[in-house]
Amino acid sequence: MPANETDAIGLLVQKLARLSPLTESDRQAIRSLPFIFKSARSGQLLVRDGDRPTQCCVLLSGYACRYKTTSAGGRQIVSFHLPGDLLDAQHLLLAQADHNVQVIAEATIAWIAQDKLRAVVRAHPAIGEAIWRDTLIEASIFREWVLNIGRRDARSRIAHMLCEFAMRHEAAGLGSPERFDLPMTQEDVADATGLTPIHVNRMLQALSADGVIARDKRRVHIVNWARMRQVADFDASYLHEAIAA
Amino acid sequence: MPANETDAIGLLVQKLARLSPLTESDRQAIRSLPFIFKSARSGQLLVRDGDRPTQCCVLLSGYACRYKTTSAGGRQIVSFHLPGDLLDAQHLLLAQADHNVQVIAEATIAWIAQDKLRAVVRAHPAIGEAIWRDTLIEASIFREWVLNIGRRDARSRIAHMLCEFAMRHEAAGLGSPERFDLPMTQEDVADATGLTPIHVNRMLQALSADGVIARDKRRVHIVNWARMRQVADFDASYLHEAIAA
DNA sequence: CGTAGGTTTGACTGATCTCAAGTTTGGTGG
DNA sequence: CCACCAAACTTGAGATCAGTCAAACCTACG
Repeated sequence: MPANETDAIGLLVQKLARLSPLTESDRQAIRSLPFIFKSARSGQLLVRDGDRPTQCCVLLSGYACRYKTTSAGGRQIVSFHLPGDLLDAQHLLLAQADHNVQVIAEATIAWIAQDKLRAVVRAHPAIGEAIWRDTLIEASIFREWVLNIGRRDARSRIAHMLCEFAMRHEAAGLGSPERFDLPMTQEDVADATGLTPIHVNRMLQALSADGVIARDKRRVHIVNWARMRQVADFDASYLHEAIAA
Repeated sequence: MPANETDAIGLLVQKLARLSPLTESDRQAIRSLPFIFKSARSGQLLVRDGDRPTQCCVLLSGYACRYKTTSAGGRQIVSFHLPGDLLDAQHLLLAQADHNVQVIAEATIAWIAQDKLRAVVRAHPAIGEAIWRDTLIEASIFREWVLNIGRRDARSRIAHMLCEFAMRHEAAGLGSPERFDLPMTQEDVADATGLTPIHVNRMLQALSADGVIARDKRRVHIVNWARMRQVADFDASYLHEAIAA
């Protein structure tokens, strides 16, 4: 977790500033929003399918995911979230939640009333543009996931998910993309890739056996990036981070 | 195709007005944009993966889809589009296209320079809000597709796709959701559901055999909506049309 | 220590894919 | 109006990737 709450909001300001140039006045407007900080346990639901949220939440530390379920009980994770991510910007404009947002590793959340955030967006169009762009990049990631689940085999799917996590891990300032701890269980990976946990386990072993990755507990080391990109059929342009440079 | 170009733009105004209340001044601003109208053949690409579009296109009649491909050549359709749909609002804020947009049935397209549209959005925030909301609903549909492809079996997947098409068909004012002509081939359905065309064919036959739908060429009649919803595990709330009422 | 959640292994099953023909449809030109 | 052609659709048989079921093994934590 960031050293303190001021640093934590700095993370959000940084992220938005990478999405759209923000003036000092824009930045100050975000910093002076009356955020409320709360910690959340793994498993806690931040948004529930069908809810009509009145607060908007930002992930400051830890990890979260969005998921939907079939009526038969199948669970599909549709995205993972890292520190700095806006967790439900969409509810500024859509009344009802169509999915759940859940913490998957001990997290710190900043909550802000939608009204307050909307007022700031109205007064500072550059902030609105940054948030809009963020939601568009999320949509791009969803499209890539549709491709990933629809048209790649199990091994590639998992490799692709790991590549995405690695790149976003780095972009979030959490360290090198080559080594990271996965915050989610293999069952979560299965729910994100449309597979069963058993098959995820076997494919992770296969990736290790091929010398593409090395694992120790949930720590992943991408041993051979070139092979990994190839196996995963990974091209980062869908993350639209050129803007972020 | 709409009777004339004024009617056609009326379609867009109507759609945006359903997404966000528009004043007469807002509506007039859209109507007076210098659209250029073109017809397009089935197969024509409107946006190419990697492009940096400078024009924004609106589908006035006919049908289109978005798709991505794997490096191995696999094709995954990530969405279908009906008359009235904005086809690349996202490029108002993202420089580079991450997917292709293709016409799938004889279409009419209205083109407008991004700069002109951006200027109108800046002067009329309600229009920007409508477009933003539209992009958020698209994102919601992508999430549902991830669930559909990741966690439903072939029969449900196809049924779900048909339900979505039926509902959007009605919402676009093209007639009853119970009977419609599919504009796409079974191969397109396969590319949208992550299946092979052969299996799509068999599942369509199975749905017919079960008396859930009836088919004649590409015309689909949903004989039993209750069963269809059940088979498809379909709940329309992800389309966020409550707003549209 | 004991326990629950997570991971790993093995044997078997089955949904979906692949390959390889046919058949029907819709459009085109004579 | 008919003949032809390409594209789309349909059918069948065999192969395979991933799922299911069942059990054992970790390992973190109380």
